[in-house]
Amino acid sequence: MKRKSKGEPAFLFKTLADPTRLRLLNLLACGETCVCELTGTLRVVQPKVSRHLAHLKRAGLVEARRNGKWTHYRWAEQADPLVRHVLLGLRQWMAKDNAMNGERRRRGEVCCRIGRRKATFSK
Amino acid sequence: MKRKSKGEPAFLFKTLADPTRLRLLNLLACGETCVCELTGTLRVVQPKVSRHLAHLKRAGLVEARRNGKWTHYRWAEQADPLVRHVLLGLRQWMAKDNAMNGERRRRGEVCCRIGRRKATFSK
DNA sequence: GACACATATACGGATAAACGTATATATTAC
DNA sequence: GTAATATATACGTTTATCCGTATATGTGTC
Repeated sequence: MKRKSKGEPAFLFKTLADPTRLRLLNLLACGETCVCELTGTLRVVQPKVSRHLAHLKRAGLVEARRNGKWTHYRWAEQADPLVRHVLLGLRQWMAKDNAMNGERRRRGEVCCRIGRRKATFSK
Repeated sequence: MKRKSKGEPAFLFKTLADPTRLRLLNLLACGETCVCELTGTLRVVQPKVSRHLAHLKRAGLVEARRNGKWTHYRWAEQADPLVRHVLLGLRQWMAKDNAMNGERRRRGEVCCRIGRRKATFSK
C-alpha cells in the first residue's frame, strides 16, 4: 500500500481533520502544556490524548520536552510555507471560536505547574 | 453517532485530506472543467472522479453547472474566513508544486470544449 | 530494590473512507 | 421509440481511523 509521506498537504490536512487534535492545538496555542493538564482540560482519557499528541508530533506540528515525570508539548516552528499559512489561519479561527475560547479559559486549573514557560495566547 | 457538520474545520480538513481531491481542485483552479476532461487528465476511472467531486460539492468547495450532456465544475466562492484562508494557501502551494503544475499543463488536451469559459490559472 | 505517578504503546473491536465494478440516470441524435 | 454518450450512484470489499481497556515504559522517592 502507498504510504502517505509527511511532506504532502494531504497528510497535513488529515492530521487536522480530527476534532480532538484541533482542541489539543488550541490548548497548546497558549503555550507549552503537559499531558496531564491537556487530559484534565479536555476531559478525555489519557491514552487518547497521548495518541493524538503522537500523531501531531509525527506530522511535525508539535514538539515534546521531557521534564521529570512530565512531558510538555508545544507548537513546533514551521519551515514549510503551506503549513505556516494553514496553521496561522487555524490560530486566527481559534481566537474567535466560542468553544475554543471556553476551553482555553478552562485550562490551567489543574495539574503540574513547574518547569513551564508563561502561558499566554497570542493571535 | 455524532455527525460532523459542514461548518466545522475538521470537516474542511477531512475534505482536503485526499490526494485525488487535491488534484481535482488543482485542475479546477484553471477554471471551469467538465468531468470527462478531469477524468482524462488525472487518468483515473470516471466513477472515482464523480465521487470525489460529489464530496467536494457536499463540502461546499465546488459548484456544478450542467451543460447538455456535460457537467462543468468550478471552485465555489467562499464566505467563511477560515475556508477562504486555507484555500488561498492551497492555491499558492499548487502554483509552485511541480506535480500539480505538470497536471495543469497536461490538462486541456482532451474532451469537450464547448460552453466553457476561458481557462487560466491565477494565484 | 519496591512503590507511586506520568506518559506511551499494544491489542481488539467498531466505524468510516476509498476503491473497482456494475448499473442507473440524463441528455442528445436519430 | 432506440442508440450512444456523459455522469452519477449502488453494492460489496478492502483499508484506514478512532476508541476503550489493558499494559508497558520511564522517572522520582523511599
